[in-house]
Amino acid sequence: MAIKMPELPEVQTVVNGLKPMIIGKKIIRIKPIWHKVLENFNESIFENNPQAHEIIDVTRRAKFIILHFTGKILAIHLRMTGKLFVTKKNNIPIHCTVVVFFESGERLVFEDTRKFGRMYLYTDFLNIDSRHGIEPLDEVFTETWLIEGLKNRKRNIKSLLLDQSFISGLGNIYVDESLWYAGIHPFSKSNMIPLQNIINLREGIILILQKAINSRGTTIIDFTFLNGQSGNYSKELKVFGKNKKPCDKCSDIIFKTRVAGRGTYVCASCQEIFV
DNA sequence: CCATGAACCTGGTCGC
DNA sequence: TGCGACCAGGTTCATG
Repeated sequence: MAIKMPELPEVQTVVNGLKPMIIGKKIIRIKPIWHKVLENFNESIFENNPQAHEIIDVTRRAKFIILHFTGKILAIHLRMTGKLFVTKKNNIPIHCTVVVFFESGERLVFEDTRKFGRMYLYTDFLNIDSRHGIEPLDEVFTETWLIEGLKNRKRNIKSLLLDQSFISGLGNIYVDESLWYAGIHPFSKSNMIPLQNIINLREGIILILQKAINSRGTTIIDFTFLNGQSGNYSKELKVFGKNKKPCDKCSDIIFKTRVAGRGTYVCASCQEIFV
């Protein structure tokens, strides 16, 4: 039931799991436990108005989980350690930052050890949509789009791929995995990467994300979620977290370094530096 | 435009 | 066993 880890596949997994559980339910109250969790609204908006707060859809945009009402959306960002689960129990677990109460008696609990996660209320989906870049699993994420995008910037490639206003949904794990797939060293500059590597990068991003979604993400805690199934993609990782281990392709030793302020895993034999 | 580092938080791990 | 240093899959903001 509780899910951890928030890149695109994990957020999509949460959305897929949440959908059948909360669509059609009406919110009667939102109770913040951590005072900063509601970023841009007050819980009083949700008091005494369940008819206006029936959840009509649950979707994902970038790394946001979005609950749709008529004329309103509630956007949830898990950040580093956020987890969501639906329960009928009335205890408030440790590290819970907010509880959403449904008319049915069930609750949506937001657990978040580091307290970075937030909820946002908007009247318009465009508000979130316009601040984020292309969805990598959307058909408009074409070779041409990526070629142009990389050419038009002179940026460290890892930093660019992590930039949510460029491509939305990628995080530290899947960027490292995608760069390894495409044979691109994370030290590379976006405008210096050869055509074939860019084509491979796009292919890698799509394949890896799709496979990770099919595996229900890299990590999921708590087996009671999604009928007891758990995330499996950690078994498929090729470089991330593989410090001092042999590379799958060439058996050279993978090492850990730091790029764009993030821990970064590289096979120096398979991944070429383009600068 | 781009890179870097700090800030927001808590807990796990590693070395001594 | 204890303790400090460092790290963590995210994002934003200030600074050079």
